[in-house]
Amino acid sequence: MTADIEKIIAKSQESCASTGNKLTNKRKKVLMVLLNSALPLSAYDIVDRYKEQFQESLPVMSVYRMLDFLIKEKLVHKLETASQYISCSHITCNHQHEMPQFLICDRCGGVKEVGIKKAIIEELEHSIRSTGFLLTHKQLELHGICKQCKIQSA
Amino acid sequence: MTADIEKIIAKSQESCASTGNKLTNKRKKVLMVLLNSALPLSAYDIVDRYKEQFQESLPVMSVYRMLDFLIKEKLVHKLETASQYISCSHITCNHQHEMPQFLICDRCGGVKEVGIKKAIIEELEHSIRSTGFLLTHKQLELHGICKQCKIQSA
DNA sequence: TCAGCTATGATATAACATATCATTCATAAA
DNA sequence: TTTATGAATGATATGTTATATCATAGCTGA
Ligand SMILES: [Zn+2]
Ligand SMILES: [Zn+2]
Ligand SMILES: [Zn+2]
Ligand SMILES: [Zn+2]
Repeated sequence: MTADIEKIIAKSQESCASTGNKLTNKRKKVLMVLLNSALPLSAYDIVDRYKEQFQESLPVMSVYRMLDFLIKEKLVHKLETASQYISCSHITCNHQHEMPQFLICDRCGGVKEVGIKKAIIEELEHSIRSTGFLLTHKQLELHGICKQCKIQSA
Repeated sequence: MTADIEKIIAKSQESCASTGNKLTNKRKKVLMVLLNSALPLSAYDIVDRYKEQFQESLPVMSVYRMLDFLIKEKLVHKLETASQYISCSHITCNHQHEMPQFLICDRCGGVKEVGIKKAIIEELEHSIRSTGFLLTHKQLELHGICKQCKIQSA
């Protein structure tokens, strides 16, 4: 495993410990499968890659449970509009995780976790709250065509 | 059917005609099922309600096709984060449909199609475009607790 | 050691969605 | 009117995503 991934895993261990939870070996390996993937994966994709990467099979039921755990620990995000999972881009950052924002390319399937200007997001949140609605699952998923795909098709 | 729904259906007929398409009887009845529902429905929910309301069964395959049609005609929206469908709140409006925005209550399942201040949305769109990403499927889905549910639980 | 809890496995099934080929139906040309 | 054509719908099968439930393994502390 690359130095980068090692570092992310180490940080994840710490982060779990700090919440009193355990990043077990299998949970760690599920996270590694996601870290090794350039694209988001479905739970069933993870089952397949886990088998390839670790020569060990894992029931899909367990994958869903481990994903739930990793999501609670904010190490993984679920892309609700794609039914796919992706590791958080900010595990090694120390700043607080605000509203995650994903740009999902419908051509190549790539996803970028971006940081839209905080002011805009705050305006948006404020505007919604002013209608009496309480935002809880703060996450934006926006679909389109990424820069690279746009260039290729031009 | 209520006067309101009659009016919406009439407008939908016109709107389809204007794009050279046909709002067939069955498509119309699927739209009516959605118009009659306070909550968004899954395709399978629609199958059930269609049977109840029209004493006539409709294969789920057909429902999906009719939903595709109604979505293309902008008479129905798909809530990607909920795998549910809802009739557009603006069928009888004449203004152009901008980026639809949905506030989805995770307590009662209710959905409100809102209009966030245009300036905010434009800032958001601009900010995304400036990263080189081309927005296509413009739609926001935000989850939380609606005003009523908030009051009830207080 | 043993009790109790957490994590994981095994199995079944539910819920959502699409692929494909057949049939029906509206429309308009002959 | 008949018939050809394409659009809409039906029928069937299957793929994909997710959850429910009960069983087992494994850790941890009395
Ligand atoms: Zn993140
Ligand atoms: Zn792309
Ligand atoms: Zn709408
Ligand atoms: Zn509510």
